[in-house]
Amino acid sequence: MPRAGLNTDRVVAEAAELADEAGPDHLTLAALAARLGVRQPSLYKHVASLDSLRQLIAKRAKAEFADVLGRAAIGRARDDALVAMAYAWRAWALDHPGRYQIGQRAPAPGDVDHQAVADRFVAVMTAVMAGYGLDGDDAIDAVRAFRSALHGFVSLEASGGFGMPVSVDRSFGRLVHALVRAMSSWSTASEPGREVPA
Amino acid sequence: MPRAGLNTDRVVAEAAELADEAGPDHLTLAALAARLGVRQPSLYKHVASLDSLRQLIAKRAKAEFADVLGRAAIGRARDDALVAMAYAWRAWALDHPGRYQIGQRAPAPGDVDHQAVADRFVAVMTAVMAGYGLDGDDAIDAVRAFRSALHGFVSLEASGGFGMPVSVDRSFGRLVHALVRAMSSWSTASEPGREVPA
DNA sequence: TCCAGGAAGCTATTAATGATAGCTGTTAGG
DNA sequence: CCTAACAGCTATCATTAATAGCTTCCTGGA
Repeated sequence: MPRAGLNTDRVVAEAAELADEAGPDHLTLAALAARLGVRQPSLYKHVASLDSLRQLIAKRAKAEFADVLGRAAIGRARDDALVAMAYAWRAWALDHPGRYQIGQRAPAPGDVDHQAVADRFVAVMTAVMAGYGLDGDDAIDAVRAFRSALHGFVSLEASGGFGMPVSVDRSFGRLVHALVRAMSSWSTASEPGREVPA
Repeated sequence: MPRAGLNTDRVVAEAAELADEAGPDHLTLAALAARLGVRQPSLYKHVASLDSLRQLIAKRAKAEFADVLGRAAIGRARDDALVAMAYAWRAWALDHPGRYQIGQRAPAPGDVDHQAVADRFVAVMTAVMAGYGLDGDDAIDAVRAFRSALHGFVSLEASGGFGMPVSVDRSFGRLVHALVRAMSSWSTASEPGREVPA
């Protein structure tokens, strides 16, 4: 019998595909093995456990996603960059719902590879914030707000959380616009008890 | 042998508790039955399936959560109400991580009870938006933005998505402040191609 | 060219879990 | 008091993650 010729990368790639098509809950070793033309226990030659497979998918998804966001921002600055990243974010998440969801998983403590990918992902956004003159803690707060708004919107949308029959595209456009406004005045926008410097 | 005296409500309540303590992935019928002092198949007398149990938890969680948000907003208006709701949101979500996560599940099509609860949840926020003079589609867009930002922040925080060693409390404060500013100018804040009325 | 060892894939098996069938004892209502 | 509904039980099954141990491929070194 000819050998299937698998390796960890192919297994993870196919698993990500399966997660997108069937949903993360239907990502099962049996289904994955069938898809790869292999028996279920054979997968353990390439992956330590289902949980570690998910971790690998998360790392790969973050890397792909960071690339997509980075490319969207290339050659743009400030509002242009922010808007382009926001739309790229939503498009990628809705196109790859399985990867996106699994990609939310935080790096396991000590997984420096995964941590590096996560850092790169944040760095892409931080670079855009620098265009608004934000750095240090200001930039971190701004990135967190940006991530929160987009991740929240996209995950609510994907899970069917927006029940009202009102255009979700339009709502997203207004959210993005609000983000643009917020970032434009982020450093001068005091929080309560922390007034703008004189 | 004395009977355990269960009913669907108690089962669902205990399941929600278990989900909070052990995480939604460890919510298992065996664990739940043990906790209730009953054998696993007995649960099927009160619940049709694990999935339907999750659906019931989601409905109950939404109802509790809507109550909490509603109470936070009582006697307040505009910024006060918004800020109070935001902080109540975060506190409840972090206090009840299992319920919160399961509560994101959308009502099953045709589950009018669950749909009613979801509507009430949205209505609480819509009422606060009315204080800003928002109604109709404007209010829906604003509610969606508000939900997105808070849900995104809280779910990233709960899943360990904020890796940087910078105060998450402070970041949340600034997010809330940005939301207040966004809502204050929501109706006059044009989106691209939709200018403010003359 | 050969062959030796590492590794890829397999079969067999186990524990955990969701689910169903069918029995029995409890208990509320007539 | 007694009967019928039903809550909870035992037994069982299918699916799934995981492990053990065997076999066979195939590559690297002599």
